[in-house]
Amino acid sequence: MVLFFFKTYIKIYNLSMPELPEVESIRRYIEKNILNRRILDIKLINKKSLRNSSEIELNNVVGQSFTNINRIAKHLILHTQDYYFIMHLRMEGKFIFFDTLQDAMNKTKSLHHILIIQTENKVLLFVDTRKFATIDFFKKDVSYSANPVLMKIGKEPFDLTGKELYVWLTSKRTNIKTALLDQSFISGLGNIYVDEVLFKSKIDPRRITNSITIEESNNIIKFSISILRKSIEMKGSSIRTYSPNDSETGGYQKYLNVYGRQGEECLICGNIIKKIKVAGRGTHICENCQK
DNA sequence: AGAATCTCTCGGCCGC
DNA sequence: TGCGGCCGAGAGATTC
Repeated sequence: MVLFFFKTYIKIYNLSMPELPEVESIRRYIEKNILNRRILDIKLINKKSLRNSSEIELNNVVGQSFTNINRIAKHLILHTQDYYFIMHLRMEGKFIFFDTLQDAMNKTKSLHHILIIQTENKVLLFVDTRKFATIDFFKKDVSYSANPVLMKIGKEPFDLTGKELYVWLTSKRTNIKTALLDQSFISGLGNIYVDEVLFKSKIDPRRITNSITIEESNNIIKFSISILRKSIEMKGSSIRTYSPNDSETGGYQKYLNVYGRQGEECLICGNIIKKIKVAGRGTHICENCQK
């Protein structure tokens, strides 16, 4: 019974790739648990995940407290008085909170630990089964605009106009799917939401960017915003913050039109949804609706 | 020079 | 049951 439950959980969990709505949900979850709490200890477990800093520098945050928890696109930013962490969950990174360190260690033996932060009320575990997650650590005298990680991130769909997108797209000759996954211009969309946005916009993901019209660019922005907003409201797709004490489940997967629905009927026209490859990425499409 | 494409990371999962 | 191939975000390397 326990094994069955575990296997079921893993299956759902693997669908989850934190994109903007999932990261926003996690941001709120972290805020709820550690905002204004003092850091008592910090321990880096996976040394390779730390970039732009040394392990020794990390210890400087001990005694400081979390003053702000921000999000930029898919990046989480944890501020203290004098430092900030930029964390990226990649595909399977997650945060789990426990009341005690002993409890945390006992209940997460099978997980790969990235970082452990003890605060005065909670123990924060940053874990990632695939060890892809990254941590960048900076002193506050490195501003956002000069930050080597953040300066590479483009605008979120909320801050872009269809015209701006159109100008960029017409200057390129790649396919629209690859373009929308390029975080350096439009950030926050990942594989799930790009497929959903292109379905709503009735655009074939294989289309070359300079064939996209201004009307289609407007639709891409419009639907990116509405889909991301709705997903944030539903706390993202599938499970993205697992905790034995406080598990939270996203509800947006109920609204997915094409992602993960290969072999099923299109909800608009009844055509069978296909899963194809576009630039090496699994891509879901209704070839009748998307031209 | 600038843009596009390839390669690599990792461990669970899937199909043979 | 064992094993090779696949998956995927994003950085860095390489090619065009």
